[in-house]
Parts: sequence; C-alpha cells; structure tokens
Amino acid sequence: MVRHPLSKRANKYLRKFKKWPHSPYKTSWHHNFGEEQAMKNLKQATLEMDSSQHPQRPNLPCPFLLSTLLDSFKAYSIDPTPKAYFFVLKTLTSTSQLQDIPPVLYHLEHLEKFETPESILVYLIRFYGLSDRVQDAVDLFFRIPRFRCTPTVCSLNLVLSLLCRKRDCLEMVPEILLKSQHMNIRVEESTFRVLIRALCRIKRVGYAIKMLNFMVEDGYGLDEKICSLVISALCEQKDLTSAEALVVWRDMRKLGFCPGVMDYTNMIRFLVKEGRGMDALDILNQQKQDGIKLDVVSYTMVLSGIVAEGEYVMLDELFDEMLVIGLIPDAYTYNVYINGLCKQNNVAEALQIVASMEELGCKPNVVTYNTLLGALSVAGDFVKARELMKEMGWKGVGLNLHTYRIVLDGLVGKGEIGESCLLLEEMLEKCLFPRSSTFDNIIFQMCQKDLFTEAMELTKKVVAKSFLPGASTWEALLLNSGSKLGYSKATFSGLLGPI
DNA sequence: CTAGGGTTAG
Repeated sequence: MVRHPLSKRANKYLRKFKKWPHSPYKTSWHHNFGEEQAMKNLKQATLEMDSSQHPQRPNLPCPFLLSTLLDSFKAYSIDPTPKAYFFVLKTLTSTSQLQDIPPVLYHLEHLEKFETPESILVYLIRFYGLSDRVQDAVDLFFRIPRFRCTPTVCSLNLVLSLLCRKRDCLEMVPEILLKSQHMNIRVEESTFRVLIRALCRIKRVGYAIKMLNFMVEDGYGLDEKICSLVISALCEQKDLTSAEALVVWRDMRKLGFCPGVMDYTNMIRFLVKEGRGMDALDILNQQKQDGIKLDVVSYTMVLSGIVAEGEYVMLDELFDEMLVIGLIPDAYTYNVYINGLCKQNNVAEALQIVASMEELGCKPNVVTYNTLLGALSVAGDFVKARELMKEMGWKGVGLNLHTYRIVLDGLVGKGEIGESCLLLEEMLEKCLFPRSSTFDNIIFQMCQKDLFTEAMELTKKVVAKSFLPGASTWEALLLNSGSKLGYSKATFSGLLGPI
C-alpha cells in the first residue's frame, strides 16, 4: 500500500494530523478506552479498600464502592456500565457488605437508563437465596421489571428452587407461579423439572406427583429421569402408602414410562418393607415381562416379602424359578429361604439346606445360624441349639448379641431356668446383656421356685455390670423377700450400687 | 467396566 501522507486521505489517527479527528468521547474507541480506565480505577479502589481495611459506613447514603463506581465513570464522562454494577455487586456479596447492596440497587433502578441484564439480577437473587435471605430474593425477583429487564424463566426457576429448599418457604410457590404469569414469564418444562426435583429432594412426594400430573396435562412428554426420581423419592418416604405408590406406578406406566432396573428394585424394596410381598412379586413379574434383567437381589427381596406374608407355596415356586433361570442364590437368598422353612417349623429341612449350601460353597453366616437357633428354641431342642452354637465356634462364625438373646429367650420361654442362668453367665462375661424383660422373667421364675437367694445373687451380679433390671425384677424380689429372709436395707442399697 | 442393592431377631 502506498501512503500519501499529505493527502486528504491520510490516516486520520496519526498524531501529526490531529487535533482530535473526532469530537472526543464519541468514538467507540474512546468510549471503550474510558470504560476500561474507569473499570481499572474501580478495581484498584476495591483492592485498596481491602488492604487498608476501609471502615464500614453502614448508614451512608452512597456507600464507598458505589461512589467509587460513579466517580470513576464520571471522570471519563461516560455512563456507568452494567458490567461495572455487576462488579460492584459481586464485590459486595463476596465481602459480605450486604448493607451496601440496596443503595446500589436503588441507583440501578432509578438513576440508570440501560436495560439491566437478567444475569446480574439472577446472580443477586441466588446469593440472597443461598444466604438465608429468601424474602430478599423473592422481593428482588418481583422487582426485576423495574430495572428495565424482562424476566425470563431463568429467574423464575431460580426463585422456585430457592423456595423449595426450605419447608416453610414452600407455601410461597403457588403465589410465585401465579404472579409470574402477570410478569409474562412462561412456565416451561424446565420449571416443572425444577419444582419436581426440589419437591423430591425435600420428600414432598405428594406435591411432586401433582406437579408431574400438571406437566402431563400441559402437554409435556413424560421425562424418564423425572419419573425415576419420583419413584425413588416415593419409595423413601412414608406418608404415602404402598397402595398409593402402586397407583402412581401404574399411571406412569400407562403414560408410557419404561422403568429401569433401579426403578423396579426401588419399588420392590419399598413394597416388601411395607409388608406387601405379593405386590412386590407382581412388580418382579412385570420386570420379567418387560425383558429387564433380574438379579439375585430382586429375587431375595421378593422372597423375603413372600415369607413375611406366609405364602410358602409361592416361596418354593419362586425359589425354583430363580434356579431355573440360572441365578445362583447367595447367603442372603438361602437365609431367606431357610427362614421360610423355619417359620413352617420345618427345621429338619432347613438344616439340610444349610448342609447343601455349604456343599455349593456358600458359607452359612451368623444370620443363618441365628435363624436356625430361633427355630430350634421355639421347638425346645436346646441340645441341638447348643450343638449349633459350638459349630459356630469352630467354623469361625462369631456369635453376636442376637445369637445369645435368641437362645436365652427360648430357654426362659420354656422354663429352663438352670440352662438360662448358665447362658446368662456366658453373656455377662462378654458384656452382652439380655433384654430387660428377659432378665425380669428369669428372676420371676427363680422366685417362684423359691430360689430367692440365687435371684438376689444374680441381680447383684448384673447390677455390678451396670445393667439395670426392669421394675418387675424389683417387684418379684420384694414380693418374695419379706418373710423368708431377714435382710437389711443395706442389701438393697448394695444392689443399687454406686450409680 | 463393576459395585451396590437384598437376609435373621418380639
């Protein structure tokens, strides 16, 4: 390019052709320059404010940062920009100078003319909401139009999710939804999602389901993720019954919801927990029909539900079915099945199953043994029970508190006081305590058999271990004491121990 | 890709 420096077409920005080629402050170049400088000054002032611990002046009509902002821009004869306001607001929030925010907003609302970007307001609303100033957040939301800003669904969704975080704010949701219509914000699918998610999170599943219905009524398609979310929340709460849950499940399926493995599992677990084993079985069958892979866990849950309902024919059928489709039962499954047999007083077969599970390389665990011991105790076969407890010992299956309590309760129930005392001694050595009613029962039976001294001795022993017998123990001892033994008050104060 | 999800007892 050939230059003609003296011609009229010379580069007008070259210094030697100045003065200012344009009136200052009118080129965008200058404007940008001014803005940059103003921002620089503002930021600089902010930094100095931090390092010099600028004193707080809470009642000042024009707080420090705001006046700095205004001054900085005035110095370059340009109007403050949204960006500058945003910067000031961010600084104020991150340095917790909340008292200075309202004046800034006042300025923004009344003294500026630009359309405030929604993002600035969204930022502040979120900040308010997350710092426990939900009312401020809501107020600001309603005030958005006054900043010459058209609120969108973003602001609405934000406010709604903030409200849903707190139970006591929840009742404001309908009002917001209503008013948002007057603000010309269109409720979108995303709004429903936000609401449903929030409601599920705070376990207001009933409302979540209502919202889901509204969503469908409004013609939005069923969202699989949202459905799963509702199902899992539904299965964790306890206000809605299993019957209601089944209705929700059925309706969703009618609308075309295709549940995934986790949905089936959640549903089954919930129904079983609610004692609806046969309903759980129904879900399991749906899963089978839908061609969704079944696993040991689902079968185990359903089996336990079926045992709880006493449907033993079904129990056998389902257990067989499980084997037929090639699933390998594990200890959990066997334990459920064994429990089923024990409930039918079929300890002999239960023991056979234990033997066969060992052959299959599935080791019985403490649950297995506890189940068996419970059944043996009910049957009064304490010889076998003792045998099993020994077996647990050499098989390395640790006896736990339940093990002892199960057998002890069995012994006491059958009036085997001698054996009871022996087992109780064993327990005390390991610092395992019986249920207090069990102990009361032992003492009561001893007193009935005139074993008053022994009862006293035993009570002393447990009290020494800081186990507190129930009222019945004291009652039994008192009723039987009077005439038979002369004892001093010291006996009882000794019993009560240092506690 | 796997782990986790599931069992007994007043």
